[in-house]
Amino acid sequence: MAHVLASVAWPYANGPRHIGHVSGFGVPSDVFSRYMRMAGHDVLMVSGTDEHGTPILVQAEQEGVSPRELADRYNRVIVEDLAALGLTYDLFTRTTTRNHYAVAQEMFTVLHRNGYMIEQKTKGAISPSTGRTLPDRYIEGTCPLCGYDGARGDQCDNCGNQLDPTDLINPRSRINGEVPEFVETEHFFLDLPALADALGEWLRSRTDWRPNVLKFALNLLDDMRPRAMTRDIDWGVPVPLPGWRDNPNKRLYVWFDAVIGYLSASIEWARRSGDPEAWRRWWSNPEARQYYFMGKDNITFHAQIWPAELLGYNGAGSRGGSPGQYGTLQLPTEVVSSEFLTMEGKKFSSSRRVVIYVRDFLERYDPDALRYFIAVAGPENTDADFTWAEFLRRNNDELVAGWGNLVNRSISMAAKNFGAVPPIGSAGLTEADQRLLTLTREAFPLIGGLIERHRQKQAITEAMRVVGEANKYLSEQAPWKLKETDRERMGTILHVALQVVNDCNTLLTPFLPHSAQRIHELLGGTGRWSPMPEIREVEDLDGGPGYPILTGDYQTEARWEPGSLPAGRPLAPPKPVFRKLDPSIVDEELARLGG
RNA sequence: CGCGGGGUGGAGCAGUUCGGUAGCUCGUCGGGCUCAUAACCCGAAGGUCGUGGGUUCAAAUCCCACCCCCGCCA
Repeated sequence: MAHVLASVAWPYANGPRHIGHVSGFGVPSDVFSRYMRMAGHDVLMVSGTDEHGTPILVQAEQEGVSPRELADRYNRVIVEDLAALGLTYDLFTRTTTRNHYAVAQEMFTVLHRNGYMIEQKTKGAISPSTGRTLPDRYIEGTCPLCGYDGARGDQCDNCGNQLDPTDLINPRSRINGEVPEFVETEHFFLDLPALADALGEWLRSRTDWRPNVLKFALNLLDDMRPRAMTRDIDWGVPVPLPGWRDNPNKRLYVWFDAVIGYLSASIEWARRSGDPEAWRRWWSNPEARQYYFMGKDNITFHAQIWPAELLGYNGAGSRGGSPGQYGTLQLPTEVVSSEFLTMEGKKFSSSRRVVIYVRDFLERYDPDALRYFIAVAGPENTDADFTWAEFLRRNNDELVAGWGNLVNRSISMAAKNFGAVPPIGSAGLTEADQRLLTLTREAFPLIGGLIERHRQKQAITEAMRVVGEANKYLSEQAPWKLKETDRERMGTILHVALQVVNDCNTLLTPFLPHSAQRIHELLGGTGRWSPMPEIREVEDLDGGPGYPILTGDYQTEARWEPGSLPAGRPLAPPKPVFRKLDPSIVDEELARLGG
C-alpha cells in the first residue's frame, strides 16, 4: 500500500470547459485514481478551479460582472461538469479560498527568505486605461522580422520567432485596441538559475516518464532565466511583504499561485477531514508518489516552475536555505502530460464554435461513452482527433456491440433459462473453460500494470480483447443449442461466461464507472461498486464566502482482482446498459459546429 | 531561419528505446449462428511502413538529406 497523490490540472474559470480539456487532465487522472484505489493504495486526488489572472478580468469585463462573480459562475459550472463525468476528486476546490491565499503566501515568503525571489525593475506593458499589466500575448502589432501584422507580444505566429513586446511595430492591445504604455515597474523574479542544478538533478533522475514529456522538460533546462512571479494587477493573491501587501495593484502571478493549489487543496482536504496534518502523508513522506495530470501546454509549469518553487521552499538550490512551516516537500514523481485533442481536424476554438462543451455533450450522450472514447482514442502520446463519425463508431461497434452485447447476451440467457447464476455441472470444467478463465485472471496484473504506467489506451484495448475472447467463447460453445440436450453443460458454460463478464466489469470499472455500477447490479451485486463524487456546499474554513466543492467517500468493496459470482445468485433479464446511437447524430452534431 | 508532434492496407492507431517473417480495432467482401441492442463467430481481399540515399546478411525500426500535415498557453 502506498500513498498516492493524484494532482489534477486546475481548469481555468473563465468559461465552461470542453471535451478537449477533460481529455487531457480529467479522464486520465480519474482512471488512474480509481484503479489505484482498487489496487489498495491510499489515493488523494485534488484540484480546483484556477481563478486569477488577466483572462478572468477580460472575460468579466466582457460579461459586465466582477471577477469574483465570473469566477463564482464558472467554478460552479465546472464543478457540475466534472461531477457529471464521475471524476472522483477527494477535494475539488478553488484558488479564491482564504486557505489557498495563506498557503500561497507562505510559499512566497519562504522562497523570498531563502533568497530565491529576487526583486528587479523591468519595463512592462500596461494598459493606460486600467493601469494593469498587459500580458505579452494580449499585445499585437507588426513583426519587426517578417512584417506580419498579427504578431503577438511573445511570438510571431507567421515566422515563428520569439519576440519581446517592445520589438513590435505599432503595438496595440488585443483587448481594447489602445496603445500600451511601457513603464518601469518592480517585480519579484523566481531565480531559476539558482535552482537549475537541483532541478536538473531531479529531472535527470526521472527516467520512466512518457518520452515526449521528458524530452520537452529536459529542453527547458537549457533556458533558465529568472521569471517574474508578480504582476501589476488588482486581482489575485497579495504579495506578502511590507510595502507590497497593501498595494492594491501588485499581486502574485496567476501561475505562481495556481500550482500551489495542489498543496493548498491537500491542506484544505486535511483540515476538512478532521486531521489537519493528514496532508503530510502525501507531501512529506519520501515513500509517497505524486502524479500530476495535465495537457501538454502545462508541462513548463509542472516540470519546471512548480518543482523550482518546491526546491526553493525546501532550501535545496544553490543559495541554500531551509524549509518553512510545511517542512521538506516532495517533488513530482511523474508529470503525466497528454497531448492535444482536436475537433474534426481543427483546433478547439470557442469563438469559431469549433467546440463541444462537456455540459452540452452530457446532455445528449452518456458520460461513459465519452470516457470510453477518451480512454481508447484520446491524446495519450500524440495529438488525437475527435470526430463525431469516429465517436459513433467507437460507441456502436465497440462499446455497444462488443462489451454491451456480451453483458446482455450472457445475463439474459442465464436469467431466462436458470433465473440465477447456474452452478458448474458434475462434468466439471473443460479445457476451453479453463483457458478463458485463465486468460481473464492474467489480464488483471497486465492491465493494472499498464494503467500504473499511464498506458491507458493499451490498457483498455487489452480489456476489450478479453471481452472479445468471451464473445468468441460463447459462439464456440453455443450454450443455446444445449437447451434440450445437455442443460447441465449449458449451465457450466453460462457459469464461466458470467464469471468472465463479472471480471471484465472489474477491469473496465476505472474507465466506465457508471456502467460498471449498473452491471454490478445486473449480476446481483449490492451496495456501492464504483463510487461517484458529490457536490457539497461548504463554508470557507477561514471566514471567506462559501462555495461548492467536489468530494466523496470512495471506499468500496471493489478490488483489482478476479471475483467469484456464487452459483444460485438470482438474475433478472437485463435492460441494455449502453445506448446505441443513430447515425443521424453525426450530421446533427456537425451542423451545430461553426465554420 | 524557432519549439513540439506526426506521415504504417479504406478509417483510427500500435510497433521505432535494444534492427530479424507488418500487427490491432473498425470498415469491405464471402460464409456461419440466432442467446443477444440486425448484436456475435469464422474466412478472405487489401500495405513498395511520406520521398531519395546510406549502414547492414537483414530496416517501418539506425544514419543523412528532402517533402508534406498539425499544434505553439487547454
